Amino acid sequence: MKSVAEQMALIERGTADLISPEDLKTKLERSVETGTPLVIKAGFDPTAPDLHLGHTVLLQKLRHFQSLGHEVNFLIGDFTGLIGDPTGKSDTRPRLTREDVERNAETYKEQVFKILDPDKTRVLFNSAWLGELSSYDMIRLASELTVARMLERDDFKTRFEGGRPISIHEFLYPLIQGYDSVAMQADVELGGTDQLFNLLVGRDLQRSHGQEPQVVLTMPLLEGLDGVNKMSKSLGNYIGISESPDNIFGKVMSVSDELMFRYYELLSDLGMDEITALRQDMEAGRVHPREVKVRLALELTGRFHDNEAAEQARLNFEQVFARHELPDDIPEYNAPADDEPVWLPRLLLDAGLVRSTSDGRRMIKQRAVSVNGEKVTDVEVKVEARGEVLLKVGKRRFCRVVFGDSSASR
RNA sequence: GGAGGGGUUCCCGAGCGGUCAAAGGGAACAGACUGUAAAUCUGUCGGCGGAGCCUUCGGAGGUUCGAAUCCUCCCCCCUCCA
Repeated sequence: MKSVAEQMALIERGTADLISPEDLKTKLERSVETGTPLVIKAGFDPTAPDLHLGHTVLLQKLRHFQSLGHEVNFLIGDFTGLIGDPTGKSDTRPRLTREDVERNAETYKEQVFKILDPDKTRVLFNSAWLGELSSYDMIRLASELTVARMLERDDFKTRFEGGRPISIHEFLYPLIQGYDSVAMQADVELGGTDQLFNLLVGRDLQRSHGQEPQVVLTMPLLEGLDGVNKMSKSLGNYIGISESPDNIFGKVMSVSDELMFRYYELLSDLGMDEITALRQDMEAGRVHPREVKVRLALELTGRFHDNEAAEQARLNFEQVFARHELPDDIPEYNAPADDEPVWLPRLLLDAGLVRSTSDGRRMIKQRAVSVNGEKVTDVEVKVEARGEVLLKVGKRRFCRVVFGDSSASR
């Protein structure tokens, strides 16, 4: 087992809040002395099984704990999912059925174990103890926290002050989540920064139940590919962990240099000292930034696939973008052969490379279109509707149009 | 319940009877330069086989030769008073 100081350093890396470092130190010291691992808790909503890199920031931190020999508990909030966490949104989330929850849990495991060590991870469901609570228990639990305390939570406060509704049951959510910590006797709970309040409630409740309060650790929200907004699916600035190696690799490569180091810090397995060294080498001109980025892209692609796939993705990437050659797998589009040549903008539209013929026309005017490797500048160009034609729009949109038997596709 | 303000093309935001497919900014896309980085410069940014036509300015009607702009009703948001 590593020393307390070493453990602290790894745990603190990249965190947004850590409450409190002293408590953590105390717990770690005892853990080292007695050889007992700490109980680490992280709760997950059973609704969103499609993970992207942003979600993995937290998982990565859990993995740190695993590497230090602590006990990671992956808590699926199946009971709380029935209530719907009010966080951020003013609408309550849709309720899930038992079957939904179970199906989502499976998908979760599948994705999560790309990062966490399945042998060292306990998967729990909070319905196990919450389902046992009586009304009496609930009310007693509710007496442990005041309304004033609840209203400290940011979104409750703004809603309250803005005169917008807050349902009573929404107050129960932090309470119940906090009770999970009591039931699990958690030593540390992790969450996103938006979870800070809920996690702190856990401390309050543990205290009033005579337990030592858990250490609260929040991880920042990862910036998306644009480097500005948080990574989210709805903004389209994300890297999904189930995406193809080429996509993951390519998306990482498109990230800005500044953001690259942010990703290194929050996502890479490299030690902070190595990362700092990389940065210094880069700034001193000893290493090309591109190489530093390739290294990150390889690591992340390898994590969600494997090293060979990552290496192949790198080769593909260099082929297409560095040497401007054609990728190996170009999407094909089957079109009916015809004696009449096809108007190019129409063909681009049919092949799905542009949004409309007007768009296609624009692309041609902007010298973005090539047919069989030759730039086209004339909007009126027509293409023989026979054999195969290779279309390219911009740097990355390719399509091989295969003109086939007209009876086949009509 | 009373009094005001507002809803414009992906977003913000001008326009307040014709010259408006609608200023400006952002995003996005393309081109140049590169390292699919940043910054910068240039261009595009409703649809239709270009001139012309068609569909857009919360919704439905109406006035007018002509409406994003005026009128009526409706829906939704915000601010203040009670």
